[in-house]
Amino acid sequence: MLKVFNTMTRQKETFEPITPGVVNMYVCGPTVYNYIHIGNARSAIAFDTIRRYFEYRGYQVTYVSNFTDVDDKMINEAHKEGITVPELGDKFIAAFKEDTAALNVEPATVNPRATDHITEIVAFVQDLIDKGYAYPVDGDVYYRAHKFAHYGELAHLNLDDLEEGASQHTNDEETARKEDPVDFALWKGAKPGEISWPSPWGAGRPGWHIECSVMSTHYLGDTFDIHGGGEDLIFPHHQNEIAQSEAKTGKPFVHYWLHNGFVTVGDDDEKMSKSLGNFVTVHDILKTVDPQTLRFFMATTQYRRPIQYTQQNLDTAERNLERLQTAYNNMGYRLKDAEDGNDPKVEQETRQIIADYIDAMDDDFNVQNGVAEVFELSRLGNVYAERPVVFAGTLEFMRKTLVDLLSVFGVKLAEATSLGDDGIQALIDERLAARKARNFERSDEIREQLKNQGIILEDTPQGTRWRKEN
RNA sequence: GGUGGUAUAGCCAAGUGGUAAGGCAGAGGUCUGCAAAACCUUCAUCGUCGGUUCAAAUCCGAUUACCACCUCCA
Repeated sequence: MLKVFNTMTRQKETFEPITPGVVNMYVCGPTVYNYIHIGNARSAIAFDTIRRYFEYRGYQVTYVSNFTDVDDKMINEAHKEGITVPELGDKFIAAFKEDTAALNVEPATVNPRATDHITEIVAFVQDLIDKGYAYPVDGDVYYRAHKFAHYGELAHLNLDDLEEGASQHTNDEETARKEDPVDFALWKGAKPGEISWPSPWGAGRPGWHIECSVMSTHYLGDTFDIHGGGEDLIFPHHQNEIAQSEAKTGKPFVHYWLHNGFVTVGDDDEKMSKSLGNFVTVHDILKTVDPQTLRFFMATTQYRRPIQYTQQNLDTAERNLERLQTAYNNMGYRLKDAEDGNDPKVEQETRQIIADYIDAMDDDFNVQNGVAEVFELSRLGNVYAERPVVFAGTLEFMRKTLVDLLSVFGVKLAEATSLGDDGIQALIDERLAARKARNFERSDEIREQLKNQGIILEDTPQGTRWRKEN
């Protein structure tokens, strides 16, 4: 029984999809005015891992994740770079796809762009005006937060406190136009020179929250299973999405709200974000860090926990991954001399590991416990691979299990390079002859020579094998 | 100020009433001509104080520290 932690109720709840066997999820994507930072990557990886687990469990997943490609930051950055807002969007959407592909994030079923849905957004806003939830003022349109009965519920904030907070931010002329400080913009009138689209309220552009209400319901229906995003989006973004969507449809918007924790950088564990200026882009990191290591590191931290992005943690992840890759290789080496058949006892132990893995992951994607089972499998596999007699069926079963369990984390194991390379094999043979003649000086010389080429030799009861140094 | 969250070994991190999973690092050992890889053994009483209980990391109260949200932000 799969349980997820629902931000709305602050509890783990049994996951019951609206349509059996199907999961419809929407995850808030980045504003595409820069390369994504590791915080964006964390979110993408966290929800990709969740998606992959649903798929592993046999669900058919529709995964929608948007690009916010018009807002103040987009306009400012485009101006700075001397290009248009759509050009800026194109540039960083392409970069997003490149970076997330490197991190083995499955492409979303749909990646809608806000600017491709202006017609629907205008209609949505008009509907809210017609229903009395919104009002136009001087080219802007605002949402009446007080009109929505449960405003603040998602973040457990009450309107009075919000009122107090909002009233401290009354410095701009926008606030002066609102009926109430907590009201928020659905549509913003364009200033001269800004990108804009025609609307019943004049030329302008959508507010930030409306695009997600429009696009999520457009692609997934009025009510869908899961809505995700970073925990900083709980308020106001997701709260406002609820207010907009439920006011329009009169139906529950989302069944389960999932939010990922932050990435912190440096010794003070400070949140990393674009606005704080302490961000590290994936684009830069991948110049020095193996994408698979970064992926494994992030995917094996439970999505709600904070991640401390430090070199030491990255190094540990790299070692962990090597350990799993080695176990896979160790089993693979034995396929050559394995006998046909199976070892029922070992396979039963493997099935038990799978069952324990599922138990762990079913508990709100407890990847820490899940990966512990993967380590258990690698230990079992290493032990088995050292037996004098092994069965091919069992080796294959354990190897496939290892691949399957790790693929949920978005990790791909590599096949060990075959033993065939001519030059290397000749040297291995020469070394074998030297060892037989107890000429260890020569044999060590050969090993040293190969080591300088990045080749590690390993002597085993089944013969000498080699691998590339990591 | 309001609302959440977190505090477990050198590091990362499971564990929500019965005497602390897993990984990294460290120590010892097996295997090896030496290695490598692997395997085995070993390494904590759970921020602080108090309470409940036969029994608490796990429940209750207090307290301290850190983080986040309340304003654009994954």
